Amino acid sequence: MISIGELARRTATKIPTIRYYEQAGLVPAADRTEGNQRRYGREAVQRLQFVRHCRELGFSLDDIREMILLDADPDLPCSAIHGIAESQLAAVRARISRLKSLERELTRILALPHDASSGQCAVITNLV
Amino acid sequence: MISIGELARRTATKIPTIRYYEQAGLVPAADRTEGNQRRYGREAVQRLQFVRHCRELGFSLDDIREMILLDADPDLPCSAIHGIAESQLAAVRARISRLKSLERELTRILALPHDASSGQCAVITNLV
DNA sequence: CCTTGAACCTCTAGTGGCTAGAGGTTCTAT
DNA sequence: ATAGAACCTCTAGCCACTAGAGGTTCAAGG
Repeated sequence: MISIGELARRTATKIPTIRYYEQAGLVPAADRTEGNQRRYGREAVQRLQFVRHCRELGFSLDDIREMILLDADPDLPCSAIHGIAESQLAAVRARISRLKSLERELTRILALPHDASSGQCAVITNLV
Repeated sequence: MISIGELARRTATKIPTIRYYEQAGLVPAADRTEGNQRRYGREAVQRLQFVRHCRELGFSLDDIREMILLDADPDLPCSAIHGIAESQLAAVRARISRLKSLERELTRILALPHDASSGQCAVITNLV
């Protein structure tokens, strides 16, 4: 049984974030000591790692909640989880292509020669 | 002189967003009719378009405020504006490369064969 | 000139995903 | 026994909007 501080260290998560996840139902409510402090077991570390990894991959808390629910039901469709992951992949790809066009435009604007005569910044005039 | 609704239409911006920008100092406070309704001129359309375009490019409201200030000062360094744009470009590139690695991982996980025997979803087990 | 109803006004509160701080309690090591 | 590190709850703040309540004003048609 470890404290919240230790759990935070092991999962590279800030303490308030852990409490927030508990309150949001992404992590089960921890056992408590007599003095009301949280104590965590092995499973808690795994679950939190799962949540963190999903977050890194860009899943929303809602997505993660849904995956946990689906996973908890052993009879239930892996295909549903697949679906979530697939739509996440699509979203990631969409974001990439959007960012790439931003990159192109910013690069173009920054490459423009500085027009000292007009006194106007090329970056500004090209952004309007 | 056009109404806020017309301005919203012309710039593809929601009305509350325009009021929010005004309150946030990104757009000058509009003239008012006797009945206290906002009326906008030609410049307002341009300014709002500039703000919207910057937002599309991912600049923060703070960045935009700063660019507007810098632009308003004619003696002042275009180089400062350049700097903002450059750091924005760097941020965009960082986001792209992060998203690409997410894309790779999601693709990998989704390509895994479905293990019907274990009853466990490959997506879940690979996310832990 | 009067009425209708679309468009406007302000103000408050909610979104997501945390993060920070105040003010107080408990644990642990000496 | 005591110091101080770590914990507790609760509230409020961050960004960039968005939604809704409840009330006012505008513009067009009769």
